[in-house]
Amino acid sequence: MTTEESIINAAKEVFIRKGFQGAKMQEIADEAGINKALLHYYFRSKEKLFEQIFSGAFQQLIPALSKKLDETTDLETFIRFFVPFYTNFIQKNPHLPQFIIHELNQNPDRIRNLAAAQVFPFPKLSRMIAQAVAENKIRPIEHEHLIINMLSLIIFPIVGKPMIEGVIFNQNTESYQNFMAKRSDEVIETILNSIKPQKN
Amino acid sequence: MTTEESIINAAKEVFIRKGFQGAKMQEIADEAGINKALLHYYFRSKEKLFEQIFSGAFQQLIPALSKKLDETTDLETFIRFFVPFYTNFIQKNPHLPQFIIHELNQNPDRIRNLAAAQVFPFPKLSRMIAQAVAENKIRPIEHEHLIINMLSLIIFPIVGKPMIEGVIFNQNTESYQNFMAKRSDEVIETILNSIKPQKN
DNA sequence: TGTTAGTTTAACTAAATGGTTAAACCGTTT
DNA sequence: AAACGGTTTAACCATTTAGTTAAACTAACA
Repeated sequence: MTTEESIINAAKEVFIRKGFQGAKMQEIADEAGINKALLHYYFRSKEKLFEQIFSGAFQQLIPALSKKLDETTDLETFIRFFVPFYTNFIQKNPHLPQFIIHELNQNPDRIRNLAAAQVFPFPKLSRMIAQAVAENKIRPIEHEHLIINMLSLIIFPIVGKPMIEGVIFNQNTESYQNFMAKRSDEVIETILNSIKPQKN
Repeated sequence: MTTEESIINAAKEVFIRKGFQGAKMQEIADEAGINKALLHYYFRSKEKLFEQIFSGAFQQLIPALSKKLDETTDLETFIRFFVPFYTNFIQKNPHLPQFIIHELNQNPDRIRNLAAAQVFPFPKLSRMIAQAVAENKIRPIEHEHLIINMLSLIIFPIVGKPMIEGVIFNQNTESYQNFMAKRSDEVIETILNSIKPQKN
């Protein structure tokens, strides 16, 4: 592993765990097993190093689902694929969403440097939802609400883990894990039920 | 307004906007219009001042709904009350949940000093949900999932505002506001539909 | 083998930051 | 008006932290 790679890995680790303000260049250097001056040799400043980590993390969080969407024309099929896929991804990278959300709240302008250069999978999904509504396959719902409902139900339980563990599960970590194990199935059922077409 | 009050107000403002690490004692002093040494005169340290602000904010976020729950026996009635109430509260204090979530993620032990000393409204709600399931008024669902579904749908769109504005609404603030205006009604419909009892 | 370009390090600098101190201020009591 | 307790301030201190510098090291190459 090159020096640059170990810096990137260490910086990822520290920035995502502690945020921009909380992360210290010395800690990143220690984590990478190198001298602090080397950080500045490879990446001029803390800001520059962070920018690299942040955009990488952002690109991970908003994954390229376009491809899978191309192959999928049925909304229910998509939901049954997307929910466990994204739940699984977030559970493997539990600090990622909180990191992005926090830094974006600290400095909302950051996203302007990223969003423009990126293609998001949502336009296709939006059309798919609108079509399902038009064909009366699901109840009338604006696609933004349905998309954000899915993201909310998946991401919030991870981002709010310490709060949920404390407030709902009385600090019982095992209960929380047990809860999360069933989460994906529960979200699928919740979402699918929530959009069933009305009878009358 | 006493000096202590203006310090509390300033500290609330700065801590909630910037977090513990991001907040600087000098900035709090400036915001309060006083000398930095006065902060240490009234609250010995940054840590002590923060603790006060944090537990106050936490107590706000987990509001005492017990009372309202006592008067309400019907789950649907409760949901129709709770969702707009909480949505409204969060929209008036949009930085509060992200502040709590971030600090709790940075230092999960903090909650141990708070959760124990507090009575939460959830046990009653839990029984209400279990009863509704038993009476076949709603589909089988664990009360933890339903509670967290509600919280997720309400809190995430606020906490993730910059991300949603950027990714879903292409930086169009007006679209986001328009979306949020309908959010409460949409959440009610989503939740109520998601728990309707199954036919077969 | 000596030169060179790129890499790594120890030591340093300047600014920021949390916290302290001693003196000044101010209203109340005697 | 002198003394007193609580309040406020300016100046200061120690530590942390991002960033710099000059020298040492290393591998490739002339």
